[in-house]
Parts: sequence; structure tokens; C-alpha cells
Amino acid sequence: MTYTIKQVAEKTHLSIYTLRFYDKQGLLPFVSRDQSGYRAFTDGDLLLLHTLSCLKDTGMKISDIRQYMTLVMQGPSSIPQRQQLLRTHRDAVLAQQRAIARNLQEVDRKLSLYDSPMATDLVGLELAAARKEKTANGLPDPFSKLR
Amino acid sequence: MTYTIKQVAEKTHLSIYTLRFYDKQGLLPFVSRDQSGYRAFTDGDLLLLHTLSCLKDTGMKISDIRQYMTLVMQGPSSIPQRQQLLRTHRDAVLAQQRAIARNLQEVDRKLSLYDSPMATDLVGLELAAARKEKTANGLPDPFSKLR
DNA sequence: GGTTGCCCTAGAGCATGGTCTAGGGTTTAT
DNA sequence: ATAAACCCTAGACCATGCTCTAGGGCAACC
Repeated sequence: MTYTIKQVAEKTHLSIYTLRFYDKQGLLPFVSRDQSGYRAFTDGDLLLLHTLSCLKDTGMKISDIRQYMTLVMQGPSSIPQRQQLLRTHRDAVLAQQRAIARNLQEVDRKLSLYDSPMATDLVGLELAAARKEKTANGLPDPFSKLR
Repeated sequence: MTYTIKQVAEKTHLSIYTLRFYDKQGLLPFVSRDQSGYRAFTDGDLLLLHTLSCLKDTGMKISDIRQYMTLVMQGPSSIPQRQQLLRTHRDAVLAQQRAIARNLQEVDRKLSLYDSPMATDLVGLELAAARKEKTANGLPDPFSKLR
């Protein structure tokens, strides 16, 4: 049993356009064509496509995914290189996750400030200070433009 | 004391180009100009720029950052809208983080497969099955192209 | 055998987020 | 008063990752 590109698009929630784009980019070297030149996806192909989606959804670049898929095509001998590629990616993703968590703390601080009962006063004070800082430096006050 | 765009670029690790780009995009409505038309950043501006960086680094779109900064310019009265914007963003970021963690598990599974002492055999078996699946469906075997 | 619905490729177009160039003014030091 | 080192804008250009159009083939049904 094989699947047409349309069926795969439905299964994977990728668009037909995206699947063809990935193929054009060399991300699907494992997909065979039938006698009409149509792509014929096997169940095994869907597994590889799932791996591809995981890599893509964790932010791996297309060029790196292509490299990984090329290694996959080369069989077991490329396992060391695959490990290296995936480990590097994994480390980058974890670092990125930590960076985002750190930056999100700042957002949380803003949110708790806005949640405080004195939020209006505190924000008002900050604004007054910012305006004062401008005029103290002989600068126009940008806060009085649209108010 | 104010800072030139170059000094701010050094402090923030954003390029001068990026700072001007952000200004052009309406992300820096709080930055005043001196008499020569030069941007003059105050310390208060740097705080807002830091907030901006946190939003950007957590993946907020420029259009949403612009909206947030516009609300900031409007003073304390916009606090409810700011809360809504930040909360929506926060939730989206957390959901994204969870999705990435989930997809990264798949990468981890691959890595532990590759780490297994039987990795070569297991990967070889998978490959053999994939090839068999192709030929069983009357398809060319894509794995025998570059080997 | 014609209509419908799917498939294909090549290549144009688009959204996002920068990055850089050209042309020109300002400030500082010599 | 001129060079060096800044600053400015407008707009071109670029990389990434799609998304869509044009033009054409294949397959199934009526």
C-alpha cells in the first residue's frame, strides 16, 4: 500500500506545497516515484517524514535536515555522523529553551507588576521619570505625542 | 547622560542596522532625537529596549511588539490591554516550549537508538524493511542510488 | 472521448526579519 | 578648513521557508 501526496498531506498536516517544497530541497530522498512520475509514499516513508517533522518543529534548518536525511540514505555506516548532528541540534534546542525561559521571566515580571493593585501608580511613576529624563537632557518628550 | 546609537548597539548586542530597523518599524516610539536629528537614548530607553529584546527573543512578532510599545506610550490607562497582550504571548510561548520538548523526545529516542550497542543491526534491519517495502510495491529502491 | 480530479515541474511571489549601500549632514581634532 | 568618524534616510538586497500560478500529463468515469 502506498499513499499519494494528497493523502500524506492530510495525514501529516503539511500542505501539498510544503511536501513538494521539501522534496525539491532534497529532504525526501527516500520517496520513490511510480511509473507516471507520481510520488508514492510508503509507511516507512511516513516514519521518516515524522522524524523530519520533529526536526523541523524543533527548529532545525532545512540544510541540516537535508544532511541528516542524506546520512540516513547511506545506511548504518553513517550512524556516528547522525549522532553528532542530532546531539549538536539537541544541545542547541535545549540552550534555546533555557534562553526563552529566561526571557519569559521578564515578561512574567511585567505581568505581576501589572497585576499589582498599585500598578497604575507604579507605571505612572515610571512614565513621569522617563519624561523627566528626556527634558533634563534637553530632548523632546515623545510621550506627549498621541495623548 | 544619553547614548548614541553606536553605544546602544554595543550595550545591547543589537546591530546599528537592527536598531534603526526597529525604529523604522515603530518599535522605538520612545526614543527622542537631538537637535541634529540624531537618536538620543536615555537610561529609561534602555530599559524599554531590554523589554523589547525579551519579547523579541521569546519570538514575539514585530507587529505585536509595536502594539505593546504603542500601549506603553499611552501610559497607565493601557495596562489592561498590555496584560492581555503579554498573557496571550506568554501562553503561546509556553505552548510552543511544550511542543518543542515533545518533539525533542523523538530526537532523544533516535539518539538512544544510535547509542545502543545493536544500533548498526537495528538500523540495518530498518533499512532492509524499507527497501523491501519499496520493491513490494513495484517502486524503485532509492537507497541504492549513492552506494 | 470528454470532463473531472488528481499528479507533475519550473518558476514567480510573498512574509518576515534583518543587512547593506548611496548620498548627504554633523562634530571633533588638527 | 579639511579629514576622520560619527550620524541620518530611503530604498535595495538577502536568507529562510514557504505558497501559489502556469502549463501540461495521467486516470477514471460517464
